[in-house]
Amino acid sequence: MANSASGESIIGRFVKIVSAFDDRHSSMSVAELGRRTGLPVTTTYRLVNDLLQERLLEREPGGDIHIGTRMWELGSRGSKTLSLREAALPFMEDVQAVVQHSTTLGILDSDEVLYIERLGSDKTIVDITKVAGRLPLHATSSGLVLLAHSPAAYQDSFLARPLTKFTETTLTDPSELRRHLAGIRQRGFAAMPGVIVPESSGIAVPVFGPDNAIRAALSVVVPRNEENPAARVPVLMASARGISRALGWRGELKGTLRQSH
Amino acid sequence: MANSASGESIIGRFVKIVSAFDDRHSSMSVAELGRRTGLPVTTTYRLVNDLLQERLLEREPGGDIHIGTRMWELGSRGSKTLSLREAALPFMEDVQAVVQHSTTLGILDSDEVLYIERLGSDKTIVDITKVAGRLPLHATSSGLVLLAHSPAAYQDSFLARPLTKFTETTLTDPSELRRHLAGIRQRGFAAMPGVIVPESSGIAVPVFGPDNAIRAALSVVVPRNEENPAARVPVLMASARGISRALGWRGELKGTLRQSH
DNA sequence: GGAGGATTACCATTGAGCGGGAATCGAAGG
DNA sequence: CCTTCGATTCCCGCTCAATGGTAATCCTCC
Repeated sequence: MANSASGESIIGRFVKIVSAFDDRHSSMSVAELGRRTGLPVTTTYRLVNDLLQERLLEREPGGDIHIGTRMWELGSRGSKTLSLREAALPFMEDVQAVVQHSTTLGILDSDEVLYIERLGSDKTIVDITKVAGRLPLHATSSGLVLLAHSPAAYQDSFLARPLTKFTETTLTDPSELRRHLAGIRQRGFAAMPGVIVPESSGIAVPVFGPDNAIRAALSVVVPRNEENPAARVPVLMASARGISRALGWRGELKGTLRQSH
Repeated sequence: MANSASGESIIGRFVKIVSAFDDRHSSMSVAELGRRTGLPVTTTYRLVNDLLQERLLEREPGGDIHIGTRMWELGSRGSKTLSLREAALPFMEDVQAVVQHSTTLGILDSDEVLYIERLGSDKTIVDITKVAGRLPLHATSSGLVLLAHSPAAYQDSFLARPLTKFTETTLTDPSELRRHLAGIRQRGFAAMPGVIVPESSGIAVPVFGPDNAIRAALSVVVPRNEENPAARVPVLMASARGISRALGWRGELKGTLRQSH
């Protein structure tokens, strides 16, 4: 749908370009950018110049390109993500203060967990979650909580796909997962020992919005060898309810159970 | 530089559209978006549909449009803003815990202060700073600190412009401001009583990068009637040095003084 | 000084973007 | 039920901005 031979719009190419940057590749030359995106050389240079003009990209002294401050600003200003984050942050700080390990807030986006916020730069424990990072739903405690409280139709479509097995403990069988999700709804939290990284476990609880639909998952990552991980649950639950209430939630837990498939 | 009658590229129009959203107008109908941006009706609809396809915008049940999660993700992933924020957050939490009023981190961007992070949802005090929000350099303590440690050439060009007077205490005279900036460099902090909002004062200190250039301003907003605002300075300074060190700064204060005009 | 890469300059081709206009949908009100 | 009035979608011919090859230029680094 564009003048391009490959048939993609400028917006599509724009997304391709910006997507080429992540925390492992936060800046690169225009030529490399062209290679990573697969766009024709000349086109890449032209497009990058347009983006530099609007400050969506920025050029650093060396000549390399990185995501511009403007891009961050536009993505944050008036975004729902930011307001959710702001409602949650004070509660997350409390959790962080008590649990002493990294605390994260994740939402369901495009069949993955997207981490909105993360507190605790504690390096002593393996934690691969990053702000604006993504992880698969079925292999994280946050993801399982989000999935467990999603509409049944969505769960069905998700479970119908082939699921990657990351470690020995990753559940991939649909019916087994369904049972597990039911348990998560009943207990009110998900605890996953080493689903992606064997050394650490995640514990997650749901955050609800005014419509009683799940909005996010609050979780902590603790060392796997910890004596009693479930002891973390009450703190998490209390904080999650606080966040929910800050979002306008007035419902009760039974309201959430109604949503089980 | 596009097929458009007005001569703007798609990227330019994209920015126009996204800029139409802010915290006061976080969602609107496509028609209203067209009005706000001044774009032709048909064009707005076509462009919005492209953006919806890429999930840079999202449509809510009512039909209104808002900034998409994808946009936030792309703006955050691999952005310098995010890494600065992450380095600063733990220190900001400490400040917040001690000072008990809102703590902000701002950078210099396009001749304004752009607030990167803000802690403390304390409603008892008037504070107009918002995350991803902007305020003029000469009317905020953060802005004055950023300006004071900027290259002399930049200060000159900035002070050459006409400056808006927000309250009685806002400095707008160039030579007066220059004197004030020198004082800020000497004392190491800026204290501004009610420069934009009369009821509150801001206190800000500089954060430096490895090259000894200023990178950000750390500040707190306190009630104006507070007995001794300067008492807040030591905490701020210590934290700012902590952030600077986390960014790779190894320099000494004299290094910063050398930069005075 | 020259090999290899990154970047810029040039330019003929063409279809994606453009935007006016009309039709359709939908809610509010009489 | 009918009528506004606004939002949204459909239609369609025009045209120039975007495209992407090739070639020249600018860098480093060895």
